[in-house]
Amino acid sequence: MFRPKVNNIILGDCEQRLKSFPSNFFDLIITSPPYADARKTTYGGIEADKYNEWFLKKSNEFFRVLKNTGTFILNIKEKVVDGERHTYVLELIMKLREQGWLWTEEFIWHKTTSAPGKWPNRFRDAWERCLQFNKNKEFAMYQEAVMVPAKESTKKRMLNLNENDLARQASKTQSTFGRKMSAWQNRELVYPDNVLYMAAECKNKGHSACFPSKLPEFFIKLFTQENDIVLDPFVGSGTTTQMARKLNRKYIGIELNEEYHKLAIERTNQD
Amino acid sequence: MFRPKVNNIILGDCEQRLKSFPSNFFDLIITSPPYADARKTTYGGIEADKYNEWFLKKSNEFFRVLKNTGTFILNIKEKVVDGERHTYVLELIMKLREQGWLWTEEFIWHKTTSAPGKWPNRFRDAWERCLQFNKNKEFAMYQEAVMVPAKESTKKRMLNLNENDLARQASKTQSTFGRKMSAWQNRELVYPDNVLYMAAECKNKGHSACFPSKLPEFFIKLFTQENDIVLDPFVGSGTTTQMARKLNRKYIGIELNEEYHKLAIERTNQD
DNA sequence: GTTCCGCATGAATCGATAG
DNA sequence: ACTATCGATTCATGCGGAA
Repeated sequence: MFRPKVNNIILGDCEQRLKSFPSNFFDLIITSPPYADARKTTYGGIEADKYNEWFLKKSNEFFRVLKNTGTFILNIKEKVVDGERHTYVLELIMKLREQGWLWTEEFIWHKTTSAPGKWPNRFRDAWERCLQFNKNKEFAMYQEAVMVPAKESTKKRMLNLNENDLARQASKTQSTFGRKMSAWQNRELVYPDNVLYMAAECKNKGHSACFPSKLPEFFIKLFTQENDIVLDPFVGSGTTTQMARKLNRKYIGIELNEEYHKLAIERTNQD
Repeated sequence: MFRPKVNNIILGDCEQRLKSFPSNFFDLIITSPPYADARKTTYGGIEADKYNEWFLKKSNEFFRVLKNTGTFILNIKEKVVDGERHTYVLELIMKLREQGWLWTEEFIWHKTTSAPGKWPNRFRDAWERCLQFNKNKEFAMYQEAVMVPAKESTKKRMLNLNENDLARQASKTQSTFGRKMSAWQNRELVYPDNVLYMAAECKNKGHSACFPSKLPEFFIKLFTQENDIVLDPFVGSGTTTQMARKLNRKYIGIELNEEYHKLAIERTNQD
């Protein structure tokens, strides 16, 4: 059978590019697609009312190329239109079910760094949906890979480790942080719950969307093993593929925009 | 005009009992209705597929008795049916909009101490929806009443405004400048966001639903003033009415079950 | 090497103003 | 009346430079 090249960032529209991939190929599809009406200059700005029509053609291909035991994670949040939360995401969930997807779970990503603002009739929006879809009730899940320390306060800290912390950890030596790390590791580990608490680090200046690396890291660990194949069909600046490579997974990223495509290749292959 | 007695816990079905109330009467309706299929012995167990039909008849009365500037808070979470999250809550949101409600916002209640458990293919469910509906785009909201302490890092910065802050302030008109600056420097309190993080205390043994008093407290403070009238049409063990009384709001609670009704009266009137 | 401090800015939203 | 653009508001955090 023809096997496409993996560990590759492809330029183009995911719906078209995926046609050259065999069915039942990927173990995990994880993506944060352009939100409705959000990125006018970069994606042509899909209107909220036309969003589902646009998205369902893509997701139909996702369904085909995902393994039967695979998982599809969709990070999305509806915006406020005319004072109300728009319902297109709710409708999309139901349309995806009609397309054959099982809506297994909805994780909440609690963004600690949400956009500022003060309005007379609403507070700051601090969360996004991470919708989990599957093709079958039986799917691969490796819960042990994402266990966290038992204490709530510590759990937050672990989920929220920034690269600065990681760098210091890597430098080892007798830094305070290193000592703390070993202390945490001695504590009892428990399974997390379906609320993910992490900062929206936005270092990637080239890309307007905040997609913290902790998010793909969590789901890649949870739903794949080493050498499994991960797809991000809207790979943007390459956060998903970068984490996949770091975690020794195979990856395919697809990106329509030439500049992001270039950036994604750079970021994925650095160190 | 006939004015029904307030500060009262009524025995009966809310749809029927509300008929004796005038239109545009309540400032806030907040409730945690029996979830689909969850409380078979106490409510006859509304099936997930028939839930909306059942609920929409009630919410139609809610719409009538709520003031035009009032708010309806619905605490609800869909259950897992056959391995999938059921979509009846999503459908309910859209049906409520057809009924005339505006879906203003969705708050997330992050339950810190939800029941432990281990399943092969999902984690602990640690959140519920608190859906905000309104009759008009203009509604009463008292944001200052629910402000929370600022993070330490932010407090420090406020004590020591830097040039960047000054520059951003300088772009404003003169009149705003002075006023706002002093407000900032004295600020230890900031506005919360739309993720509520509170423990699910379940002291009320008599009632099966966990509805921590912090939840009605937050929304009562946010959407009403003293002497405003609060309704909980599924008052259960009386958490909402207890908090309403404590906060010097008027209240009506309605409960179908005789034992809960008795319990709600007791708990509401205890100091 | 560590701690502290200053700085920039973000998947936002609203209301006013302009065309 | 309806749409497009613009200014104002506001908090958390990572980063870099200094002590």
